[in-house]
Amino acid sequence: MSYTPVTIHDIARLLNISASTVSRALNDHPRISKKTKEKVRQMAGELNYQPNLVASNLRSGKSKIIGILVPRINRYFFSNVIGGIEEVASSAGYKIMIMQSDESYKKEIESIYALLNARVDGILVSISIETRKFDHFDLIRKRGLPLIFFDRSINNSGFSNVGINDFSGGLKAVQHLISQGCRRIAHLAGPEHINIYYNRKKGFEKAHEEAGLPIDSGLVVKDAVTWDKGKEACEYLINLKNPPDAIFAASDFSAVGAMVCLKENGLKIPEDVAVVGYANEPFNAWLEPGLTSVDQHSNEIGKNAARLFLNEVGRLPEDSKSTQIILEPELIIRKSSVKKG
Amino acid sequence: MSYTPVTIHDIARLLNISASTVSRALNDHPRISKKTKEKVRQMAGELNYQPNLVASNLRSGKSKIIGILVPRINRYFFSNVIGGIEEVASSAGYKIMIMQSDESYKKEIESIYALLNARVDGILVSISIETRKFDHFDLIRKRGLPLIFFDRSINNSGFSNVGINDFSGGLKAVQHLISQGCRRIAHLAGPEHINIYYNRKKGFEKAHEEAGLPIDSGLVVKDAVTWDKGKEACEYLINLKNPPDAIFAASDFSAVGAMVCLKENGLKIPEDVAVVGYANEPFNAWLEPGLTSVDQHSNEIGKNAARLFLNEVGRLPEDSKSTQIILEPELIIRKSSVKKG
DNA sequence: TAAATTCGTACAATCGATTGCATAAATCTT
DNA sequence: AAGATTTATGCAATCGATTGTACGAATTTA
Repeated sequence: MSYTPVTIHDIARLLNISASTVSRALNDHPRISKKTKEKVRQMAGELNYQPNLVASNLRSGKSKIIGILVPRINRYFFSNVIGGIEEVASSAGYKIMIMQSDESYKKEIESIYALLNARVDGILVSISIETRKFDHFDLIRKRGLPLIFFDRSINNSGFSNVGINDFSGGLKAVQHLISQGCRRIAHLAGPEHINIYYNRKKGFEKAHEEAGLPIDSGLVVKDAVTWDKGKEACEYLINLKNPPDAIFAASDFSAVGAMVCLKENGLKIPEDVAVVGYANEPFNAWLEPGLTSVDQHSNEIGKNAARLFLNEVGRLPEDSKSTQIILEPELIIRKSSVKKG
Repeated sequence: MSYTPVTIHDIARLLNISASTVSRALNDHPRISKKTKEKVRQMAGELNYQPNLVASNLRSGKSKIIGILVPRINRYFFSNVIGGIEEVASSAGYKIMIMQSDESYKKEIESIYALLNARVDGILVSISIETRKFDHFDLIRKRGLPLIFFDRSINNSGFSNVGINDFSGGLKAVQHLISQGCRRIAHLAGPEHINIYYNRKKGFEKAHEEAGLPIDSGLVVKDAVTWDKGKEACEYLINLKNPPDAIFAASDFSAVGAMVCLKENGLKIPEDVAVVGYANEPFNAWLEPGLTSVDQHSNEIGKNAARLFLNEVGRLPEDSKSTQIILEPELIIRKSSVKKG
């Protein structure tokens, strides 16, 4: 006794009208009389009719599903972006389908195909670390679907994207440290070929320039974005002849590593060495002292990306110019960087 | 010049065979000759044929999509569960569609309908805090679809579910504290009406019973699962005439709040007061000292839920008995609870 | 009042793949 | 060699909703 869902044909039969009239009535087509619409709606309600979106999608070519591809869903940043996307999408009647690339170029391509085959109405993506070729994205545009990048994106690709101003993030962080009286500021940098780290460092440099402070290149440690590397880098820094009075880390993880190292060596935060991190991970607030950090408004990134999609969807490919949205990051100041008096 | 995807009819026309043969060839139907299969595959490859899953779904009734509903996607626990689901699902050729209930009963119902209308092949869900009625889940079974609960579930519902043994988690945590020589162990408990907190407390009690230790009910603080509440509770505890020598918190957040309070009051962790938390949030490892905590194997929960789905999918509703999987949590021991010597 | 227009509904094709049934060709039986 | 069986393929219906076109009825216009 298997259960069969109610279809428009069932409604049509019961009301002695045609299925097409039912379909139009439910879609509020102007050519259908109010009386009929009322009858149809009533009956649909009684039978608890649920439209088969698959059939609708097949005929109309619209799935009302947005595809999302991220390196990994269980990262704080990405899951928040997704939360933001979902919020905006669902209020516009869209559902989301999520895939992860696991930072693998191969899996990224497979996922794009999977989303395309599921006939999503558009794709929002943050590329994997490995990705250097972009043919798989052209395919999306060929299909006439909106393609929006967020966070990590392709330079000069002609695609829309939503990012964060990392230069500004670095600038604000270091301006703040300078305003606290710090003069020898170290930087735990990320790999330079990734543009977000490159830009954070540029902001670090700009702040020095503005303040007329020299940069001691010996205080810049490359490729230190993990806890271990942060701790290691800090050990090196505090043993310099002329150690730093502040550390600006391009990642909260390396910042925490550095903080542990400072404490172990009896140095006070922020009195001896002030610390600022990047990304504003939730645990920053639980640390002792609280870690000052640059918040990336991950939720807002998601919302903006979804809005961009909503703007582009349905337009002819020729009409939709690509839009770049660069959000301003926000410095969240906690005790780790505030020198009293 | 809009782009039209390749269909089986295109392949059929080019090879001068029928579309049904193409379909069967691609699905490796035994009645199709090897030669024909070879030709079809070759041509499909040349044309970069991508099956229209929507059409396939409409006809076959199978979407190869698993619906997931969680309270909020950006919680560490849930995003990890989802990661686990995705891993198992994608290796079995399934995609996932994710919805969030935002802890709202109303949104939960809407999401269930949305997933059903998208014709997912089954639904994995962790219910919202608000949910007290369950009619919306019956609908899923009526459709003959697998329904698997994880983490939060309905008691005696007859549905399959994957959970964690919270009793055992509490037990292990407190056994460990006792083995470290603690004798007056406080408990920062959660709201009792939520079964996970209830069970953690039961484990706490059992450990005392086993060790022949009395429980001082004055050391049990109710409803303390946030940072603020944890700190507050700790302040109360250390000012008791007979303060505790250990704290077992039902949440890492309250544990951290307590740790901050202890430090502010000059008490040493773990020498004066040992601390154990619950959930093993990633930041636990970055704290100083590292916070001992109960890991819930969130990824494993997801994998198991997905495997349960794969087991149940395709079976007749009568055949599929409900299965309960209760995973064992693991105590991750860090410095916050280890008394030397 | 006849012609023109508007309104409301039905018919039938369609989206692309799947699948039960029919059938022709090839192979096997005896 | 005739009949039985197996193999390989095609035909046409189907999944459920959408949509272009047709058409009768109602209304308006001249």
